[in-house]
Amino acid sequence: MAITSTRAAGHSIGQAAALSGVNAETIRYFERIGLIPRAGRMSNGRRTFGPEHLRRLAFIRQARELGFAQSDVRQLLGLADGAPGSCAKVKVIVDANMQAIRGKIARLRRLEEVLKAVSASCANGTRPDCPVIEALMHDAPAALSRGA
Amino acid sequence: MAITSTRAAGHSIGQAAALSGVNAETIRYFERIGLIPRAGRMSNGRRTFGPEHLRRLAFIRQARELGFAQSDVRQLLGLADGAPGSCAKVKVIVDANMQAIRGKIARLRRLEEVLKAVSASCANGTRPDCPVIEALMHDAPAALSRGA
DNA sequence: TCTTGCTCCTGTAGTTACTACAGGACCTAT
DNA sequence: ATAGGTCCTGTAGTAACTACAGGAGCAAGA
Repeated sequence: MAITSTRAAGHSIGQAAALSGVNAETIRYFERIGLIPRAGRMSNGRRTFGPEHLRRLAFIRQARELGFAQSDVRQLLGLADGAPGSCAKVKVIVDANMQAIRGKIARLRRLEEVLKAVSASCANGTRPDCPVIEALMHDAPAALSRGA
Repeated sequence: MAITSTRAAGHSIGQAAALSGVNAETIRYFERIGLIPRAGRMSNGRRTFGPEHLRRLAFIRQARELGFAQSDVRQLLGLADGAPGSCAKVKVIVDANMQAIRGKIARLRRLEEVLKAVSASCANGTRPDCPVIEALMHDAPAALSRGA
């Protein structure tokens, strides 16, 4: 849209990256896939980013760090942009992600137990036959059979 | 190597998939990238899998389920194949993965806390302005700043 | 003025670990 | 003969970026 002069009003992509914590190449990628609107260009073709862009980038980064999938982020942005009173939908997405995270935690805790046992069986690591390899070769770790 | 007759000695890829729990297409992929040795072929070109292949596939599946990266699996298989007395190296890999898993668990627990707070702030989800969106837009969740 | 170095541009390919499909061959049974 | 199932190879798609190639602009120092 707005094509500004070379003396920029907004931030360069490098500045936007530093300010938002999103890698510059990733910002271009987000623009390409439409996760953020197309940034303004200066007369030399370089992007300028205003505060609204920075807020959006920060939002995306936070959401991604919280483990939201890109599709979730897209939905949340859509809800944030348009649809008033869509807070309930937002809560659904957040709660679904919280459930997923709790599931992951439970699963990882089981994995930790298995690995701890396996590492302990290795003891000092001086035995000629490796019990770890043997264990992985033959057993289905009981802790994993449930709820893969 | 061994080209068998049509009446097979070993298992078909479908059977191998069922027995090992590894998808048939994934088995072909593993063969292609050299994670398993090239399976024998029957006179009609179809693969046959013997018990050694099945053990290897089971091993890979277990290790992947335990969160080992493919590169780790490859190393472990190498250690299992050759190098006697390499149990110590195996232990190193296992322990590194255990550390990684513990880190993931800690991180996910922090995420859970943030999401729980965020979801609670949403309460009944009937407010016109969504505090979740606002929170993600503006705040850097303190729990995440450390140890990303 | 030239040169060095930085940032930026577009477009494409690589990454991880698979999964899915296209298009064809073969096998088994009715 | 024909229908359905399994298998083959090879390629392309997935998520979510990251990295690179090849080029252009810009600012500052010698």
